[in-house]
Amino acid sequence: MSSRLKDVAALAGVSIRTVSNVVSGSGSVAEETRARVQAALDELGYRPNLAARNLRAGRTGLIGLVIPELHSPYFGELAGLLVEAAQQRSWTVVIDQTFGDGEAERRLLEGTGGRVVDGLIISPWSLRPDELTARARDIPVVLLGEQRAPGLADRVAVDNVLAADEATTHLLDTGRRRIAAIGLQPHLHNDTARQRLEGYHRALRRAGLTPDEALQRPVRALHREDGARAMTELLDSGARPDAVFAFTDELALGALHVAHARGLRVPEDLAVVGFDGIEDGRYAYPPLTTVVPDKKQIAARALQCLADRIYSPAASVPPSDIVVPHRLEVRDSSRPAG
Amino acid sequence: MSSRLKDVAALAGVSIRTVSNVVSGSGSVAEETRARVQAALDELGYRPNLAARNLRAGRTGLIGLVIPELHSPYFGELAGLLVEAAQQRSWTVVIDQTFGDGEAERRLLEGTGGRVVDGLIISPWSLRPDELTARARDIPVVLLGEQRAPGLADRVAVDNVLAADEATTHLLDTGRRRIAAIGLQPHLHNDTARQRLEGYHRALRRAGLTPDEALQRPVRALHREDGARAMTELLDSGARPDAVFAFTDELALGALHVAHARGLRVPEDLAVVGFDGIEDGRYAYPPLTTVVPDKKQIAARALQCLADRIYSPAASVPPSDIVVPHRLEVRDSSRPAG
DNA sequence: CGGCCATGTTGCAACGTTGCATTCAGCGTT
DNA sequence: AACGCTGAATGCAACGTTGCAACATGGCCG
Repeated sequence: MSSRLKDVAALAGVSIRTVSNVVSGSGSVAEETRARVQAALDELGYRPNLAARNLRAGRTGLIGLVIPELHSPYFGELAGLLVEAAQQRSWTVVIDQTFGDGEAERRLLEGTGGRVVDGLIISPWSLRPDELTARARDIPVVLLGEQRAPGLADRVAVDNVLAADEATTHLLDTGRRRIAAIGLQPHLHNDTARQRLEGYHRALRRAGLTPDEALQRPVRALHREDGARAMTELLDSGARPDAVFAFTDELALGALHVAHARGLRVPEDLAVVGFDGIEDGRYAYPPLTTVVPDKKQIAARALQCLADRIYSPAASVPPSDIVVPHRLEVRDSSRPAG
Repeated sequence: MSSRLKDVAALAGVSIRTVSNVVSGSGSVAEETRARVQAALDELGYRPNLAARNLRAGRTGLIGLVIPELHSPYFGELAGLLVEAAQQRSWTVVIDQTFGDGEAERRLLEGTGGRVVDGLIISPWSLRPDELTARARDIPVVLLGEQRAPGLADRVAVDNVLAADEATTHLLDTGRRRIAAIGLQPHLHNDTARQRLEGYHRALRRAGLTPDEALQRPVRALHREDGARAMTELLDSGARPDAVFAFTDELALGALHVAHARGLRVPEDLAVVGFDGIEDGRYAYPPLTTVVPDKKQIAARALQCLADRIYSPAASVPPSDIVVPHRLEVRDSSRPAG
């Protein structure tokens, strides 16, 4: 139930220290003693008290994951992979949600409840780089996404400009010319949308087209409803798009929803491309073309960064800037018109 | 950075104990002293060391959430709500995934890394009641879903039989007669599917119909692909359903996908109803009729149960069996045919 | 035969916090 | 004047673990 080293030691007839040695495998213990202690351990079902171990070691075995929200598919999938990967390193993940609130991000970064976690993986939504500095000096921090904290934290992300360029180019290749962009977030200190917009512009210009302001719609958040609202505005504005590049799959699904409601055929009247590679898209009607970041690799690399810094804090390796691969998965929502 | 009570005490010129009193608000401290200590606290940016506090208090402030998988929308949404509700109680949630693996559930229930959490919320997928007993005697456990551990753990769930009955009755009311059921899991020790099947049978019988074995399809897991597979088999079998009641929304979305691929019109040729009320369903094409459990209330009640047991372990109140409300949200996927 | 080393085992101390009991001064009551 | 009482501040001990150094024991070498 709540056996301590002390209890095991008493049962095995040895000192506390020897039991500790058996448990941790350190020091040298005679084979016979080890067997006796092990028997006692098993009999009492000993489990180490983490609080005590952590107090001693100065580590908690916990890593924090700070994301906008768990219920959005992209972050749900990513969190699942991170938890899974962390288990393999016998770390436990504690999750906090910011709901895109900069204030919450700041609070969590500074550490709400005290020095709890050994490291932090944060996907900042509206936090400026300089605001990240304070905590990054304290414990290892890995940033997911576009924000950089030069010289202070590792960062893992896809090449958004390139990916957006590819997505837009794909639409151009299928003969579309009036390609809308949904997902600008001019009110946030967040480079993600800006970079995807840049890739979109780059592709258009390379094709000899001039980006049309009327085809670029901002959104407040990145949920399906925001995509639906943007799509509605877009259609009502008379901008007459023949394709939509949404900066996230959720936005794309919202747009798809409105397209159906308005009687537009997809992809014949309107092609749609999203970004994130969430599972929903595969089963949408029609299945959604999307840019798929290698989420498994994002999780793995982020944890690798943390491990490197946590286990060798002395070595001040300069923060790495890791670009993980992505691929454009073409599905029915953007097949060539006709 | 890493200031301790000791450091604050030195700066304020008082004893460690007094600083502790100021921090915790216990004991009596002169106003002047309190102000001086507070100033020192602020100046050093003191944060309590949780490991030490927990070691002393015998509590960790952590609660465990054990679910099949985070990336499925239902559990993602539920986990999000639980994390949010836990924050309000200044608890931190650690999440473990079992991937529906009974072995993993068992391991996590017994506590992999030791006595880490103060309480456990577990959504067992293939664990028998008697296997739940061991840990439930040790720390408070709340079960989500159909498994019961009579006399050992609180339980929070919707009335699955009633809900399934309502969903099926709704399909009957719209004139369907050959209503398929997708989602049986005969290989698992899990009552959820069984109860939903029971409600489905009950509704059919009340309408004077005899359940047709050929219309009931088992699935291996509860993902979209399993729903798609079941739907494919169903259509290939020549069973000719005019409606589908899927035991989860994901299954329903998979079925919807196949229906589209086969050129069936929904809801004209085939009505579809799901279960879980996930956000995807609202934006599916056509929007998915679904049974919506009050997830917010599930989260709130589960935490309330834990709080009651953690903070007054002496009072051995008999475990409660909480039924949270649900509602059938009718959308286009099951509007009356014609 | 004495000193040295390897092996096995042990005790002490410390990690930072809080419960309990103690101390001390000042004040009112008998 | 002696007493008890309250408010304020403190010291000691303990939570369970592990690093460090010390300690026995016995075998080996010089």
